[in-house]
Amino acid sequence: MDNGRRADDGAGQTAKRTTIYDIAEIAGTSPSAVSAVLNGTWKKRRISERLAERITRIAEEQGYALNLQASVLRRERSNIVGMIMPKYDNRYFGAIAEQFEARTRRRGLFPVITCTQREPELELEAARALVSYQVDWLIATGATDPDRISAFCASAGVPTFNLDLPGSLAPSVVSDNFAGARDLTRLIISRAHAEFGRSEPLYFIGGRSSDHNTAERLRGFLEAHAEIGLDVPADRIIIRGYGAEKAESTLEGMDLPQRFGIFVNSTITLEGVVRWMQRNNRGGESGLRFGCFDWDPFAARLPENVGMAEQDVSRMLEAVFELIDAQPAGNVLRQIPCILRAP
Amino acid sequence: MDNGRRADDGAGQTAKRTTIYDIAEIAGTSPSAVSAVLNGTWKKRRISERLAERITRIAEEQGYALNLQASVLRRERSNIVGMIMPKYDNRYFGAIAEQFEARTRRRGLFPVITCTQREPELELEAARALVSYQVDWLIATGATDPDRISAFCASAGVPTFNLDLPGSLAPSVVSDNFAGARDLTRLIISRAHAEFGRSEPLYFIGGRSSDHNTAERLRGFLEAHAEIGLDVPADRIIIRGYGAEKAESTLEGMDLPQRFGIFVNSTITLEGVVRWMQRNNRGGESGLRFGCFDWDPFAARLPENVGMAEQDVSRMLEAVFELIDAQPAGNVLRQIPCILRAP
DNA sequence: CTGAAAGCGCTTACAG
DNA sequence: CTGAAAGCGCTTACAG
Repeated sequence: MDNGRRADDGAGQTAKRTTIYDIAEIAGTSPSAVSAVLNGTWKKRRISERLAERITRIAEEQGYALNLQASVLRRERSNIVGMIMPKYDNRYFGAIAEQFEARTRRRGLFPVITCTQREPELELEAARALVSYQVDWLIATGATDPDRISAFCASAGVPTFNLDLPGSLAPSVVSDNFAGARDLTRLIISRAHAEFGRSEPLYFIGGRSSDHNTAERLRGFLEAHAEIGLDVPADRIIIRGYGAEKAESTLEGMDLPQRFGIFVNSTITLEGVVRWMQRNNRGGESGLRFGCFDWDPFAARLPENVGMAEQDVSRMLEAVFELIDAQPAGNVLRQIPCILRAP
Repeated sequence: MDNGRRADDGAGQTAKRTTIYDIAEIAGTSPSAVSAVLNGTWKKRRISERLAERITRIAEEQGYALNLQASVLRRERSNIVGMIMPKYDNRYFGAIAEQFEARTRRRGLFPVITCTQREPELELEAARALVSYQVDWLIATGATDPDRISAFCASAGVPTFNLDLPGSLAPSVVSDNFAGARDLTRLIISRAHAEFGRSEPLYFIGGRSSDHNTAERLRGFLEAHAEIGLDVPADRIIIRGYGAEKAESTLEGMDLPQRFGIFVNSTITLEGVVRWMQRNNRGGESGLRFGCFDWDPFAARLPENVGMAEQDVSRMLEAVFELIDAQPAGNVLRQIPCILRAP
């Protein structure tokens, strides 16, 4: 026999964690009764109020904490909702993480989030880890290869949902990227016109050509130009990833007019644009004007900013949980309108 | 007998998850052998390379995923590192979350983060949940009541570490808030002097009077004033929480000079300051100048910004993991210098 | 109103 | 080189 879980309690002693057996012994009852009282099924078992109270009190005194590993192992369901996301440190994904946690808790479920740096290999590894945690559902947010995740999870019996980027093997919730980008483009064009005195095609920077959102946003961007009879030269469309460094170095190598309007595809890309602008002194009164897909409270106040398309995180998450409840067959796609924010 | 874990695989069939027993049966060997091969202890057990390969192949074919709940239940250690944090959606905490995950993974451990909205009750509930997950260590980041968390975890034999805000019952890693604030204050004073043509005491806004970081930063703020013989009137020190709304409404109710310098204690508070500034048209050439404790790439580019004190997240996390390795007795306090960023 | 017992899926000391 | 067996801490159908 081995020792079971032991740990140093910081004072040098060895502490064994309290179990329902310990409590049962102290209370002079059975582990079954303790379990039922502690997990709230005791009314169904018609355990006396007196005993229930005594058990609860002892559990508190002993600093009892349920062993979830044991509990989940035994039960049919874990009540854990897993989420995979690319990054934490921008406002869009940060808000998703925070609201996902709050919403999950409100339903009495447990959130577990894991962040995968937009790397497909890490994504699958993370999915595997979450399946090992026995998550009951998995939400893949902004996944590079959502279908691979869905396929893997399906084979383990775990239903998946896509958020931010859609997939073809599971229900998806995404922003209405087309309309959001079209409206934002219209705004940038009109503001640039007002300031520069003429309507020129905008630049488009950021995103991945393989990714659905970038394609849709580009479509909206082109639509807004077509509406007013503007053609966009191919060299004004710069789609080489979301990263800030890439955006900065690309702009650095280009021959750009003194004044121009630019559609920036994500605040991550915007960081690079702003650095370039600052370094080359291309901002201010007589410099460029930008609009950005995604909202950030400080970027919104930059003098060169003419508008931002905020994704409606709250409604997006609401839609995801509706899908979890509805368990729709096949690959439903729900599109949520963006909120256009002009200064 | 009950059914064991079953789940709908999305196609309407019922799927039972593959276990080591299934694999053992297919491979014509024992569950022990499968377990040993799959968790890498098989060389020690001198299992034949041939069998190991066969088992690995079958596991892959069957889409086997380890049941971590069962594994952790049986083992002495979970290898899970838990982290509690107040919020995700600002750059400082976002960076902590992201780097914590990456570092934890690099060590072959599993990160679990949970976000508690700076509410003491949620913090303890979260600690309880993480203990239930059988975390081997718990890091309390920016906790309102770190000692309560440490005491609770100690009784369950889980060692804790404090990050960002210190506690008295566990080792702590915090920024050198005093020096960071003093240097930032010096910078704001000198920039305000250069622009306004005179040296006036700055305003200080944001934070909690009960919190160690706010106290230290205020001390640095006052020190920088004292150095040059400036007294700060009490009504220039506004410490009523970190929240943006509160900051905005407080400024709204004050009688403020046209031009002034302000020390903003966190980017969260800065959001409120910037909103107030914009709404009342108090920014720009002839308006206020601010410096902010905490860094944000867009806030750094606002024209009214004169500098930011960036907390060195990377070194802070490095220090936390050093403490985890060293297991120091008592309540060590490690202070990490900030990085002063001037535009 | 309550308890004994089986079993969730692993790991590992032990015996060959 | 390999397997049988015990046990981690729970939950729950079953039997009183």
